[in-house]
Amino acid sequence: MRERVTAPERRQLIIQAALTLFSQKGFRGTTTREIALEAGVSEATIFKHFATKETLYSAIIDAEARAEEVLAAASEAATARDDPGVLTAVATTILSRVEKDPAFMRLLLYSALEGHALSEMFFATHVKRTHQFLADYIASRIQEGAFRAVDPLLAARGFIGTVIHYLLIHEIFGVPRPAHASSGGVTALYVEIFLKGLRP
Amino acid sequence: MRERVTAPERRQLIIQAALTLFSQKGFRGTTTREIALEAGVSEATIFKHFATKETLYSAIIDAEARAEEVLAAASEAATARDDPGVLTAVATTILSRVEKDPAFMRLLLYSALEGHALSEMFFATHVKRTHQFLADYIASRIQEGAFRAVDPLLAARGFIGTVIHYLLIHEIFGVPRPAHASSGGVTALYVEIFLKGLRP
DNA sequence: GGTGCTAGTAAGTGAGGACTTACTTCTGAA
DNA sequence: TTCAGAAGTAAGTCCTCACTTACTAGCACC
Repeated sequence: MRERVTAPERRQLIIQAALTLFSQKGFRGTTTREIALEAGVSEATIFKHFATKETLYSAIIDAEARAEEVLAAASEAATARDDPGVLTAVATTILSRVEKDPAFMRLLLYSALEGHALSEMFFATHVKRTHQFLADYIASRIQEGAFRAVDPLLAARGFIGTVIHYLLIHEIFGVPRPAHASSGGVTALYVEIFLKGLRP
Repeated sequence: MRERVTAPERRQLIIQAALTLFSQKGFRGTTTREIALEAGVSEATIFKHFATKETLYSAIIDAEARAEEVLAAASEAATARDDPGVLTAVATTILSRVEKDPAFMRLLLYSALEGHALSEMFFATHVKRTHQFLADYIASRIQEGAFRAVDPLLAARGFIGTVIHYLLIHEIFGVPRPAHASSGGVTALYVEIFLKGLRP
């Protein structure tokens, strides 16, 4: 018999264990037995807390989606019309979120590939919001004559793409990061390219 | 009893069926029974041709990796010092390959997530080669004074990232493509941004 | 110190998975 | 024409998985 712990605490421990495993091996690739082992409980306990494996998965994505995205820095830079500031803030937000919790990106990709409805939800609430934020900013800067006329959403996704691709290569494909290139340096390069590339 | 077909032909039919299914549901998510059904043979036949499910998977990745990448157009543009031509050719190569066979990108991602050794092989032979090709070109253009001094590999990956991200959003996350934006237009925008962004 | 409830588990169960076995049918070369 | 071997399968085997059942132990309140 395990140490007795309150239900919400145990729930959290199970979620944490499942998050780790799902991100490493996907939903289908992870067994409830492994989750139990990782969480330090019996399999039956998992099913005491979550009706099905699916429910557990939903709880995880739900928790991740609930985490408020901090676009505050970017918004601030946006009102100040600080172009490098906006791009840098967007890039840094994405980079730091994934680097702080690398499991997260894997989970999102897995869930998209496995066709989980909840990944769509996450995509809609977080990813699209970020794209739209940046696209709106670019659109207004075009109107103000600061940027040349391009498709704002396409441009926004292009910029974000440079950052995502960087993460994809290193977090998913496991290419070692070059010693000299810090995250900050990477951001700076892409920000510069896009700012010059968008000048009228 | 099925129609009798030569072994290599049957092998090919099984590989094709498996490719489709693995790309949709991943390696672990696909059952040999489903593959048999899709290929129109019995399960036992699959195991006549491939010792294990794993072997079948390897055969697929091997076949994909063996497909020669056509960087010819890009090479030609490179010798002519045609900067837009090089970037456009690289982007078009990637775009058309994935659009011709969307299963392929899914398979590659799945295999990276599931940690298959063979995806690393594919990455090394194809992805890295493309990155290196573009990085080398950028490096020589920097030396010639046509581009400003940036990290060539990082810049190359940034450009490729815009294209990959575009594909990721539409092929994996299933965002519908906007009616007005053709692949050609997308390429043109990113090529322009990067060329302006890399000018000294 | 009993009582009711919650946290927890050991030991299943039935379904479905990869892979086998023991067989049948076809085909091409001698 | 025969027959060795290749192509193919129906019907398993055994294992693992998600999920259950029937139970025990701890805690709070009286």
